[in-house]
Amino acid sequence: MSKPDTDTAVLFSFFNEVGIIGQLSGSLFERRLPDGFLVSHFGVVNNLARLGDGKTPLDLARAFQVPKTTMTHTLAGLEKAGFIRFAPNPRDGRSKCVMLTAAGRAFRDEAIAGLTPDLEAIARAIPPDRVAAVLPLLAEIRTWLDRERDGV
Amino acid sequence: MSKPDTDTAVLFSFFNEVGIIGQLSGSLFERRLPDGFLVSHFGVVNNLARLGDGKTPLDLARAFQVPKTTMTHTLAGLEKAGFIRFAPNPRDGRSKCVMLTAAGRAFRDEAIAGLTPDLEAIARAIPPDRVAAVLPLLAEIRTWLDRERDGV
DNA sequence: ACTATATGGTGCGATATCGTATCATAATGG
DNA sequence: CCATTATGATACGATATCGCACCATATAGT
Repeated sequence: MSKPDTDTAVLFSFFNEVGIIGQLSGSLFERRLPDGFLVSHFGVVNNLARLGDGKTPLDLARAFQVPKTTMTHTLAGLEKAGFIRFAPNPRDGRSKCVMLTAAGRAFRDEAIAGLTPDLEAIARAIPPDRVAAVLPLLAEIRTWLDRERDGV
Repeated sequence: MSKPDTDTAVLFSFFNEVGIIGQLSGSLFERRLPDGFLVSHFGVVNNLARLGDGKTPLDLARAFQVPKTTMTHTLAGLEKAGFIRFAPNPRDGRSKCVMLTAAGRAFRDEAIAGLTPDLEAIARAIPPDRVAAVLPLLAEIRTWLDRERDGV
């Protein structure tokens, strides 16, 4: 089927909306974080907490699709704050393993807790059922982008 | 109703997905733009093209939820590239009106054209009908965030 | 009108992000 | 083994973004 024009217009609108929502929610979230910390910091800590630590800086750079120099910088800030520490990588002498500390977990938990009132306010305005219904599609699109990011 | 915990978890996942998709699609899009231009540049030109020019820098800063100094900087780049020009604001001597030039429209059109192959590839992988179905919800959430951004 | 306050825009310094070049260690090929 | 190439991480310089201070003009209060 298919009206290619309509299809691309739909997708363009979709990424437009997603970009705006990401921007607005990100700046809102950032205001809730302790002074001096950014979404990039939280993102890394959150990733390590959800999916397990021990990853290398390059793993993380790939996961967030940022240059490795950016990840080096972000990790330096997290280490200085005591939220992560570096362990030698037994598999590769050039590399490191990024380990989450107890302070790092606390940082994540508090950040999420600080966000809860906002999320509850949204939950009152937008039926969470409807939001839950779109999660599979979002995950599908994220996975597709994630897989294609190198090839494209 | 309502399990508040589940609701906030759903919303947290939602913003997580949106943030990742925004990041991945943004960096993909940026690779398609002419050298030296960023999504922030395209965003402004796109806004002026879609919704009409003549807005003030502060209008745009509010629309994108960025500090006004950032918008000053972005607009300076667009002016140097010849994509916009400034006109005096007849309503307010302190202010300016941002006008889109023909080169600016061409920049937007080419940027969108350059993105089309990627969008078509996505359209083949993800049924656009399903994407279209979530646009109203996304617009609703964007509108909510947009309205609450000052108050919260 | 005149003062006081509010608002639009910019200059400046600080930090974040990014691209390139470089260094150290691995992997590969003779 | 040694040489070559590939890869993980960082140093460095450039630009983007941001917060704060400042100036010019507008608005409000008297």
